[in-house]
Amino acid sequence: MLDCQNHEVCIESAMREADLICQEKGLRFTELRREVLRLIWLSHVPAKAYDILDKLKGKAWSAKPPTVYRALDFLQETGLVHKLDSINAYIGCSHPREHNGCYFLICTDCNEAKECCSPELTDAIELAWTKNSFRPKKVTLEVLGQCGECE
Amino acid sequence: MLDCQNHEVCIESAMREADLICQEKGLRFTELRREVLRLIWLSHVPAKAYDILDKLKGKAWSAKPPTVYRALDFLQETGLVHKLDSINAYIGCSHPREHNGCYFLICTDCNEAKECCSPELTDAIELAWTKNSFRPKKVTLEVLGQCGECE
DNA sequence: TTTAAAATTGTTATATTATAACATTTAAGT
DNA sequence: ACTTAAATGTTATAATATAACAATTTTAAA
Repeated sequence: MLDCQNHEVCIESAMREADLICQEKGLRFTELRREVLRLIWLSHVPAKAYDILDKLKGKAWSAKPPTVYRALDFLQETGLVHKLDSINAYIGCSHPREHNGCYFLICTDCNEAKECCSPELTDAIELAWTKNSFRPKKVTLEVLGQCGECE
Repeated sequence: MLDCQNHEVCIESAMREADLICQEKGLRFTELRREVLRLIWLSHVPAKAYDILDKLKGKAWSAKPPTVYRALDFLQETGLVHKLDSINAYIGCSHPREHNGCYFLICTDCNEAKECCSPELTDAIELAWTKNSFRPKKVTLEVLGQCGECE
């Protein structure tokens, strides 16, 4: 699915970006949170909470479910991670500074997911619900299907 | 949230439509499935699986989780019910014959949900992912926010 | 620089959502 | 009636997530 050429670079740049964002916002990017984010970025297949938990256990942490869910909460609030509700999994945000009108393509063959943006799309969506006099707080737009590489 | 004027009528028409659709498709709309659909239609607040379970228990059924989930599976396959992934709840489909490019507005105040259609929206969405050479199988589009009545 | 307050993490327990596997019953077609 | 397939019953458990309180660490105030 992915167009990321060198995944090591992909991870490192995401981590560096996260560092900067937390610094700017005065948030504490602790070792635990950092490690959870790194584990999520290890793959473009969205991570399951309990898989992250298992991986943490293999390391220094005394990991229990709340350990992971709290870190996930922090990362979501900070915009560094998104939850994909249609598959109960978590993915690193590819442009955390301006996540806006984005959606996710999730391949049911290779299981990879990709975050996409489309201003036209966003506009059409916005328009649709203002007609319904509805004040949006959070939009979930996820497409399950088959990606180009898997056909 | 809703523009349904008389909810009794709303329920009855949904049930009648479901009857017809199952008949046309040669599907067995059993008492259990019928009752689950009716319980879902009782409110425009999407129903939780275990609440349906509790309500079934108050009736003739020996209800256990699979009782409800199987009925929900049937109703979803038939297009009579949709699952809202962002809130893990189930809602009756308001136009089961041609559900297409629909999305859901979910009010976080009154908890009601409304199914909406917008061809422009659908088109914009379709376009967006064909650019990514992606073959969609299922689209999840849910908007959490505040409805007109709740402001 | 101690100290108080706040944030983070640890820990135990449990809630919520959903499915697997196999037995029994009911309905449909021969 | 008989056979098969579908639906339902039943037991057990998997998968996902949170509540509540304790201990620790960090921050910032005195």
